[in-house]
Amino acid sequence: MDAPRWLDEREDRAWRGYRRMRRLLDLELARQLTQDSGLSEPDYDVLSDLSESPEGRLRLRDLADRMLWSRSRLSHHLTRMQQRGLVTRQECPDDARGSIVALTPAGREAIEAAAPGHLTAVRRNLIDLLTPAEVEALGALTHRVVDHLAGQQPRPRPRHEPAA
Amino acid sequence: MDAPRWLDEREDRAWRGYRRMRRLLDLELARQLTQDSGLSEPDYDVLSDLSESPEGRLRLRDLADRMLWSRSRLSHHLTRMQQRGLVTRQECPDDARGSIVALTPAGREAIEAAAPGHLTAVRRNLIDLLTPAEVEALGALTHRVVDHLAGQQPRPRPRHEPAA
DNA sequence: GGCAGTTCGATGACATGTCAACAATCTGGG
DNA sequence: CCCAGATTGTTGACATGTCATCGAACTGCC
Repeated sequence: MDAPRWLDEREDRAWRGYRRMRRLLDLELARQLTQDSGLSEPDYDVLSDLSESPEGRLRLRDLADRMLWSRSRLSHHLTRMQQRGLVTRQECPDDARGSIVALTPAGREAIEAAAPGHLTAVRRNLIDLLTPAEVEALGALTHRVVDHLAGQQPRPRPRHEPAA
Repeated sequence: MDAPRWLDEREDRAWRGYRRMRRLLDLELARQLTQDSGLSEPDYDVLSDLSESPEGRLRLRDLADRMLWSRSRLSHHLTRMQQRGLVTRQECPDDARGSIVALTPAGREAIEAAAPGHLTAVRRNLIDLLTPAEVEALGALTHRVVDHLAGQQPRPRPRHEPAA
């Protein structure tokens, strides 16, 4: 760890560009989303995943896993969305501990109203700025990194921390 | 806005991959960073930008602009970092309103201790997983998007909102 | 059946980020 | 000079995310 290989000029350019794009794209997409639909990005993601599920329903655990959110975070966020009438919680038939999250009609309306504008913003600010080859490369590269990261430790599960 | 062009299969793959990579990479880098050095990612970014500046000093305004943070956020964060002894605030000679943020010796030690491990993690989980062509493509594409986003409205400065 | 160990989701305390408002200061036109 | 308007950084209120913990329920082994 004492003499790491520093990033060369190209690598540094890619890494800095990635971080900067990330930040600016976030700001722009969040701005567009709240302005046009009153939803935050997390709101949108929750509604989006729900709307892609059969009957707009998902078990909290499964939704959390799919979104890569902690159950705690999702539970807090759902409480807020529930108060706004976007989702409801239902009992889980096969597991009394469980909780089923379901889109309300208002929630479905909200995501359907927000999606076209959001999609357009994604196109305008990212996808349409890329060549087909770049889209292809971005897909390939991100999926490779995702596989790498997902593979190494799906859930850090330290059992009996061996003595230091 | 009623009939947007939906993302085709390749575009969707790129967009989903990007978001998933983003999340997983964040989690992993943050995990590595706090575990090995006790710094958060925001801490690291602040210290990193400061350490790249002459004498490890920057005006708060300039640091905020460089990081794409709001002044409020930076001010809050600096207060916390100051309490941990990583940075100090100094008066600004040429502008009495201004505030100069400076690395403390402890801050410089912290970033120098954290950098090699962080850099290694960036390599292991991203850069070294990419072909040279992909690194090149990522650099090109991200910078294009950044230029696009930075160009359209450097600072949203709505003055007299013209009637809708 | 019963118990140990695990999973599930909720919760409270706390860390962090956003937003609006503010005082102090700077700036330029008159 | 003077003052209206802009900029700077801080602050408090609040929204959001994290972490540790909890009670309830499930699971498999005896």
